Amino acid sequence: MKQDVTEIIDQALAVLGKKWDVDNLPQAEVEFPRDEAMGDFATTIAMRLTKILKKPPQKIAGDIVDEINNQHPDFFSKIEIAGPGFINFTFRKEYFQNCLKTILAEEHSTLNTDIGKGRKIQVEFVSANPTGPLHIGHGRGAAVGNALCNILKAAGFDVQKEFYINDAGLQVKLLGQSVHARYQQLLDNDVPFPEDGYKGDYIELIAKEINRQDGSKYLNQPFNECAAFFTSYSYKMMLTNLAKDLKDFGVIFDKWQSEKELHTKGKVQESLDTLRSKQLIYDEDGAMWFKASDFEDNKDRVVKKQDGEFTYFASDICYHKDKLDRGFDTIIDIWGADHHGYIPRIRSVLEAFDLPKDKFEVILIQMVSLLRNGEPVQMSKRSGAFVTLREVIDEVGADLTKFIFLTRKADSHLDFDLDIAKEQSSDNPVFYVQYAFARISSLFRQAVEKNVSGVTGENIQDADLSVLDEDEAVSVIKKLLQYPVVFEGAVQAFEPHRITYYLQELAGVFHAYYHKHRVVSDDNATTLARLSLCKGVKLVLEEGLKMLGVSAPERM
RNA sequence: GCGCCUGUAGCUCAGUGGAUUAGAGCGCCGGCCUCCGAAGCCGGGUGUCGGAGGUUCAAGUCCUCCCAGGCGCGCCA
Repeated sequence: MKQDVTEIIDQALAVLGKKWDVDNLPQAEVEFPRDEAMGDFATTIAMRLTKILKKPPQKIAGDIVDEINNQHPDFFSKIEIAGPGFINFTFRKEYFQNCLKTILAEEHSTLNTDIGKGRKIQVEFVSANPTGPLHIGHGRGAAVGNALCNILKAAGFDVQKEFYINDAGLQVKLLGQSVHARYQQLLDNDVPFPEDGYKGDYIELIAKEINRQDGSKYLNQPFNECAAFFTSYSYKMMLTNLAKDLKDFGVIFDKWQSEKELHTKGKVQESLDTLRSKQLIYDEDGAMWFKASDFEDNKDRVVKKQDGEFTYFASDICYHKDKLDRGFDTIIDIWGADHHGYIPRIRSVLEAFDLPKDKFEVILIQMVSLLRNGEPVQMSKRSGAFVTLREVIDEVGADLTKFIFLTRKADSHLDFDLDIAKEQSSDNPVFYVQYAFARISSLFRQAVEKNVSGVTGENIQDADLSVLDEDEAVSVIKKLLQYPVVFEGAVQAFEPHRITYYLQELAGVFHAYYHKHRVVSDDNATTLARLSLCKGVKLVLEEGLKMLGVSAPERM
């Protein structure tokens, strides 16, 4: 639909451009008018041309309209010039009926635009430390990342979903030490618990599991003698649980990249050597530094500490270089907003390697404040007092949780009140959308049950769509035709939440149509036409929900 | 102190490269099931778009300053 208008305007401009003796006319932008009464599409091209042509916009608009009417008489039912120089287009009803026919014939293929053209794109998200269960903030990252990958894939990108495992460094060691202490305590060896150790119940569960498997094998062994075992056993068990939680949330990664592996394969050292050869690494105060301040960062950063250990940043230097070396056209990192200060650091790294930093994108996910009855729930992994993603899913459901996360843009704060989510659960936007889908499924079951001629399963034969000329029907078709436009915008802006809003609107116009017009009736021709409309709605609802990673139930 | 994000209806939030009269859901009030699913529909909105300047024919949208909230500013990750 959008394409049709754009092409027609461009054709008119091509002719007028010669008449006006101007080349390089700007591309005509089309948009949906705010008010449906103004028309189906509008363009501001006439106003944009006033500076170039030095003529009043209404005059230019008049020329454009005349040319369009000349080239395509009777294509539109109405073209109006309004306000300061808008051109408002209104299609004929037959146009919409034909568009619906196309959607039904081509199904999902007509909904997505090939924007990616096979380009490789990688999205790294969640990447939670394997030192504790996933919390609600990880859930938000998972929902957004997953939906983003879904739309990118649908838009023709070759997408890889990656989870970066922080299995090196102090935090996992601390995890191992915490488990070690609990293990000793379990066997009545009362060793002190590490000061900043992880205190959650899961620590004890891991300790018990080790005890179950190996008995008292490590009793009275100091941590530094069995650190490797406790650390590696603990984070691996955490990772297994993490992957399971994510899977139950509907998120499956293509690749799990180990930080530790970057070290053992010597890649970290290699990256630092390269930087040193460029004189971007220096030693000072017994530590090793990267000259980040030569680039976008405001100060230099330590890559190797005085104690000889690499920092997290050292592996991140290597990791981001490695990602681009793997041949991705774009790499997207999804981070918690509290890591935003890290962006200039990574951009500096890419610059230091002469890598194109515009291939690196960061999507920041703002904090989620978990509330219960309006009261904030404290979230601290180390104290062990937090609500896990698993608990939230069990309490309010995965579909609902994902949908809520996807109803606002990533970069805005979000209050997630468990009680409100549950209270509203019968009156919730996600059910509103799913209900429309289930309702249509029910209509088809109805039609089959009543042996409506021309309907088998959900296939409809030879429907004459000209009866779909009610205002509500036209509104529904128009809304269907907006999907590709919304989709394209969501892909280009990396904003899956736009789909969420769209689906609510689509469900809304459908419910309104349903109440006004009886679908399955004694009039066979009308039944077939209306079922066709429903089928179109169902296809788009299904597609949109799939993008969000939310289920589309046939019955509720 | 410096940096990033946010500030739109009572509440939670949309608002796509500036543009025709600023929207939705919830809540609240009133209607609608002898009829395909009432998890639904219909009707009811007087908003300093945080504030002040600026750019523009045109600003919720762009620029500057200020105010409020959140988050960063580690040889933690």
